[in-house]
Amino acid sequence: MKGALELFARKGYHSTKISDVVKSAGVSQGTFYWYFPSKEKLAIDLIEEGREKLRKVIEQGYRKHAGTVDDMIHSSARLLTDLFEFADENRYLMALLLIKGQGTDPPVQEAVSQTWIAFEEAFKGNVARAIELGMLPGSKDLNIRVNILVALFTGVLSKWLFGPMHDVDFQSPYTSSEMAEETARFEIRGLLGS
Amino acid sequence: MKGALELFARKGYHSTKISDVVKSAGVSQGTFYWYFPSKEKLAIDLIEEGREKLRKVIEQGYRKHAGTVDDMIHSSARLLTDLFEFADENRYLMALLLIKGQGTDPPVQEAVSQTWIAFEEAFKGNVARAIELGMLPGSKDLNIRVNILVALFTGVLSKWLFGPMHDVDFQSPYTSSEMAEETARFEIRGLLGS
Amino acid sequence: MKGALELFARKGYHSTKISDVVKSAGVSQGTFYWYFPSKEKLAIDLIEEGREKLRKVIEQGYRKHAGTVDDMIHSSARLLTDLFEFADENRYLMALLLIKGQGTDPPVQEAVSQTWIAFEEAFKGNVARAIELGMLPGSKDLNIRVNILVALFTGVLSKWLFGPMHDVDFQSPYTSSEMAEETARFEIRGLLGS
Amino acid sequence: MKGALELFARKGYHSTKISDVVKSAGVSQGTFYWYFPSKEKLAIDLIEEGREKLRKVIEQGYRKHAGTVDDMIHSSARLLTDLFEFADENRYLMALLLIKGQGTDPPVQEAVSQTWIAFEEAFKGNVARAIELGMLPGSKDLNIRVNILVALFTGVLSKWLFGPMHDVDFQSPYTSSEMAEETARFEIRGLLGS
DNA sequence: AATGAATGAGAGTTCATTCAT
DNA sequence: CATGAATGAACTCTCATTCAT
Repeated sequence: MKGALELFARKGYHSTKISDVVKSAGVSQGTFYWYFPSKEKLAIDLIEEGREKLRKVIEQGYRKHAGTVDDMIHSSARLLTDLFEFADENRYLMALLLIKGQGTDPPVQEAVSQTWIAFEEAFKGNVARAIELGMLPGSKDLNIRVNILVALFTGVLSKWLFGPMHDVDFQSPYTSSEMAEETARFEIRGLLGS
Repeated sequence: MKGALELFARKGYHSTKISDVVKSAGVSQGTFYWYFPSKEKLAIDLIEEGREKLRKVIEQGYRKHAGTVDDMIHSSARLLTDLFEFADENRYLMALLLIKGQGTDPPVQEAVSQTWIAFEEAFKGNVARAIELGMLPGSKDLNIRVNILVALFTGVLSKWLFGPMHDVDFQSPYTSSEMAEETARFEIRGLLGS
Repeated sequence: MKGALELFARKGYHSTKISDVVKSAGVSQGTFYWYFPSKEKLAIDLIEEGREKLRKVIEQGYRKHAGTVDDMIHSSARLLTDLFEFADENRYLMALLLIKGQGTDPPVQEAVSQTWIAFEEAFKGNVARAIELGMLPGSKDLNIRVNILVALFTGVLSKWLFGPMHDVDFQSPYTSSEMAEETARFEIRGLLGS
Repeated sequence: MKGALELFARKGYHSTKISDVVKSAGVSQGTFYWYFPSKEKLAIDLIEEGREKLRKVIEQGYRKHAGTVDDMIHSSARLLTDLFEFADENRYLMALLLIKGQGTDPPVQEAVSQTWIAFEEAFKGNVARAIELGMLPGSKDLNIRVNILVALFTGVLSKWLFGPMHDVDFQSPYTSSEMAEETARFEIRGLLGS
């Protein structure tokens, strides 16, 4: 049922019919229900599978040593490049998580939301570590910082992957590392940073 | 058909039935089709109406004079506060634009996408003006900067309005101006800015 | 949806498809769901409607005066004749209540069972009245008597209506009043009665 | 496939799935179809097996000598006690025969009906013998008498076993012999009998 | 003998849309 | 302008049966 992810990504959850899914898999409708109890469960399974893969990517970016501002930018850019490359290789998953997962039924939406909560948690670990190492100013409120950070990353990622029209086949003029560097510079120095 | 916006925002496009819409409006099913040719057109009308209102808010923020870095932060914070307040007063519209508009049929999605393109255009004007006034370093690529900026704003806005679970009734612990200031500081100075 | 009763009676609940029902009614499948929320509710409605009609027949038989044994037999025979004639005129209803209502889903079965409980209650009133008038020996246990009585009546009714093979179109060689009289004599005097 | 009888009795024929049957038997779906050509045949086999056991119980009651009225009552009560006890020990079979076998497909119903025809035939032998012995008044119509008798017995049996709600686990407050005696007295003397 | 994955016809139900009044 | 009954195509899901192994 691998093709299902592409179908969900392209047509959305509701517009993807079980008949489309089984056609793409080359099996009969009945066979689908031998493997999955429902369409909903299929979507949730795909999302949860993707959640674990995504989590791993971010956790690899865990910061180990202190360094200069440029070190920070490069370190962040490296993590973002990994993330962008993973996302590019898993466009259908990302389309479901970033875009199409929304107009679905509550249990599927919940699975999507939990994925972003997990994503944010993984980042919170990274930022807390950076503060601990004295690389970032301690803030009275870590959460709001991470909120903003994650909003920045997912927003940029979404635009880079799918463009302004949310086109699954969109190709950004920027490479993943160009985009990652620009984003990391913005992240660390804001609009003013050269 | 004002209640329809709330229904779309709460239940999503596909889960909102025409029967729900007419019940909330107190008219008959037949009457709906006297005013609207289809469910799709209703959604698109609502989105386009909101698009104009949203555009006006951003255009009011058009920057007029140069100033210090703190002036820039305050100026940006003021615009963001306006935006956040408008969004808070139009939660159902924003839910449709930021979240629920996604998993729908192509023509509705197109209307949503066009709204964000208009939003980005309006911001691009603001940033270009700031560069013109010498407040921001000219960049080889204005688009990428604005892309990142808009990704930041819409991402922060979405989290502030609806929280991690995309709950239409979510109430952030931060006021609109707190959130706007924190975002503006991040925007101008990045994570390093005090 | 009057034809539905006949369909249920002839084919049984599960073998009667909504498509059969709407064909017999000359409407579209969608129209069915305008009038009934489900197939189950249709069956329950038909049963409950029949329950009330059946109850009325029995309650008309309420005994008013005392009399001889032959009076009792005639009085009982009159009630049974009414019952048998009603049943004959409502064969499809009776088939559903006596036979086909069994192999259905719990809520439908419950509706059938409640009908027979109501039937028994109505008879209990009649027997209690006869004891009160001194026509029947008071019994330590009215319930068991009425149980046996109702078992006798429904059993005889079922055989007379549908024969040994439960054929909805069965025609007994006995008229309703012949059958009623024989049953009433058995009821009052048992096998020994002449 | 012994558990199948219980499943049919509890859930009815249509609601009992082959997957339920094989689960209860601890074999695979494929194995079922090695032993039985169809679900229908399984049900019919179970019914026909039960039919023979039931027939034996009644034939044991074959009356041998003449006697007083009280002898007749006791003799009949003894047979009924045997019947009730057999039924109690074979509740699932009786549930299928008396209740759940009804709303099924024609071939299964036919098997059930044939069982009751056999049951009636066996009783007819008993009654004819009693008339022959001068214990019962000869009747112009033996059939109608036996009809009524069998209706009485099966109706009483059904209520005693399963109660008004057709509950397979129902427990009557009366013992089998109490119920048998009361029924036999009614059979011989009717409501008037002391 | 036995498995369990695979099948496909068909079930009940939904719902945007239409239309006679 | 307004109604609400009527439509029918399409959907998800079920399950007795089959079949390669």
